[in-house]
Amino acid sequence: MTDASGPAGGRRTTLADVAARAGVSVPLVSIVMRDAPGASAATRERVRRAAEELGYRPDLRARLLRRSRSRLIGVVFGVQHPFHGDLVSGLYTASDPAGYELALSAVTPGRDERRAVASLLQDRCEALILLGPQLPTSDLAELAARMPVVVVARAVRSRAVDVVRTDDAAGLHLAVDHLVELGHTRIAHVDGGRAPGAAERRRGYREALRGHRLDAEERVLPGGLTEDEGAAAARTLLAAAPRPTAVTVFNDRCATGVLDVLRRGGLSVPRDLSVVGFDDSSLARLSHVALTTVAQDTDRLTALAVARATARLEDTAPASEREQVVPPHLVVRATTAPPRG
Amino acid sequence: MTDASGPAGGRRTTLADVAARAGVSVPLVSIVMRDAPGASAATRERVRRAAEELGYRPDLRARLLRRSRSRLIGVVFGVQHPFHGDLVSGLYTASDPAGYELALSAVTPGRDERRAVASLLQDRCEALILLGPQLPTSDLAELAARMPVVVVARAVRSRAVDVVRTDDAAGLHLAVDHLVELGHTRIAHVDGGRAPGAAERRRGYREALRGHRLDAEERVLPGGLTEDEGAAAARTLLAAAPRPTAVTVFNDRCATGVLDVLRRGGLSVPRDLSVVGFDDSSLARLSHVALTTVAQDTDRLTALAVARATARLEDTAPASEREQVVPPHLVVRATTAPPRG
DNA sequence: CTGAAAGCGCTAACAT
DNA sequence: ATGTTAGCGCTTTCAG
Repeated sequence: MTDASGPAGGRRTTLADVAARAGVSVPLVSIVMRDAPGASAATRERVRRAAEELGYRPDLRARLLRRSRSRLIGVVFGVQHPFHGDLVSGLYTASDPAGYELALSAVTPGRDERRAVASLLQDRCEALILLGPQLPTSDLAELAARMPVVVVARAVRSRAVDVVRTDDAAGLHLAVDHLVELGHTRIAHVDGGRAPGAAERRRGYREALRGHRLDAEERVLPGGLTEDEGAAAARTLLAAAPRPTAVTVFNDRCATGVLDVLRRGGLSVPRDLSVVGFDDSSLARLSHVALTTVAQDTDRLTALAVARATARLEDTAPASEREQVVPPHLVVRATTAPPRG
Repeated sequence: MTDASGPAGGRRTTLADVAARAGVSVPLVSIVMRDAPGASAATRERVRRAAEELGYRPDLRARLLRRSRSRLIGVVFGVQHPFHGDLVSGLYTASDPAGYELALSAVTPGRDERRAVASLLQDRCEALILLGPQLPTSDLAELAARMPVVVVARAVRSRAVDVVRTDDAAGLHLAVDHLVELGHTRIAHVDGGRAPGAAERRRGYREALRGHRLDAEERVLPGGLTEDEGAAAARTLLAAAPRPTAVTVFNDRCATGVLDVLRRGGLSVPRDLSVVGFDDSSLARLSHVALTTVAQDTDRLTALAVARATARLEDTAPASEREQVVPPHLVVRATTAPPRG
């Protein structure tokens, strides 16, 4: 148990209190607390116990103020987006061994990216990792002039910022190749509109069809990021004649909407129509959904993002490529099968 | 445009730099930057321009170190949980006008609540808001001895911590009353197990049935928080004889799984079976899902949580009730209808 | 191995 | 209205 007999007057416990209790100087306590070299084993033990007894907690802010470096990486993420949740998890695990702390700043309906970034700047972050930012390229470039900026899951033209993203086009090649191998020829694509990655995925779909000499079958349906937009696309699909036998969809959420409407329309998936999603989100993994999908390698994306940020900060490595593209892989589940007949 | 001619050597711009440029003393600049009284309009203008030209940003950490108060509220949330996203949004909007900053700390598969809390303590948060924490009550009480702790969306026995939560039992009363009004008598409940709120909702379901003299029809099926668990419960439901004509479900995610399996099992919702969810999450609002559900008032929950935390910090108000319970309301959509026949 | 002194960037208390 | 002094809690010299 920790003991309440700390400093008087409800003040918080400081290094000085620990030093007094252990009968040593303040800097020595600092050394012990940081596991830095320069203290005898006996002293270490004594200081440790004193700190324990007082329930001492180091003050990160004071520590950072004194240190030249803050070892703090700011992360801007969308609180609504489930995929960002996966990325944040990965960022924590990647930053920890690298010796960096994360400062999270959320984008919400009432708090735009600019505010999210501004608060991180005040916190003295040394670098910024932005997840799927919508900020204009010019703003990103301006930021990047001030500090290392790594954009995850969005392509950016500017030379100034680092980018780590999935090879979206390759993802659609995987999906289309899989369907063609199963024997499909009439393969449609439900598009993501202006969403990050949508243009690449659309391009991948087109390229892949051409690669299989199926140019004539190209069919891109307007869609979006959400279930509702998928549902709308599925209605178009139901009405189409001849109907495609397979469809690749911008993401899993949208694919879920597609599945729902198809089945309610009386079609059997995958018997009548095969469906491939994108993201391998938790949605896709649900046993009763069992969606075949293109998986993004979130662990790798986040490891690279942190590695890039820290490399910039520590001036190691000649910064290889400005843009790092991570290959996705296909997860085959139960929504794809050979076409009927 | 900001000008790069700040301090030499890539150091960051400080108050001293601004003071030098404006030809005034450091504290005066501080006064101007904080909009504190004690500077002439002319000086203000001059200092403002100097700061602007140098691209000066105040250092929050230094500021907080110097101030006795940090005006920082720590928030622990689950990065996986969509509902927490809504709550975080609300917390930002509530804390801003109160003059408090938020420090976010995520719980992820690789980062438990203890670590999340520890990092916030180091950040010198003055109070903690925990969203649906799984931490044992004893830990919560120990924390609460140290600083104000507000638990949101979970009932806690300990007298030490403040609680703000939805009246879960009342929510199930609303759901059951609605179904009874439609004419249902065989109403089952898919349970949430040990999830926060599950016990209350189960109790509300039981009370409501008894209120309608339907004790004999009581039927609680094991479920959980996820679609998969709902799917499993639905399979039990399909096999039951006589089959209930309506079912209340622990939350919307779980209800989605229920819906999916019911429909694939050949039942029509709501013709053959009515379904009511809980949370009014974005899932429920999807046009093709259109789930009747019990909505939690997130704005009110978050406003109360912040109000409670700040009241504790500022010693205002005699802390009214330790537990504040917010009434939910029913959102009727397309998954409920009178029973057949 | 240990202690004394200085200072990170800022703000509060006192002077003027 | 403005400047001077001191110190938040910590780490980094530099002496001993």
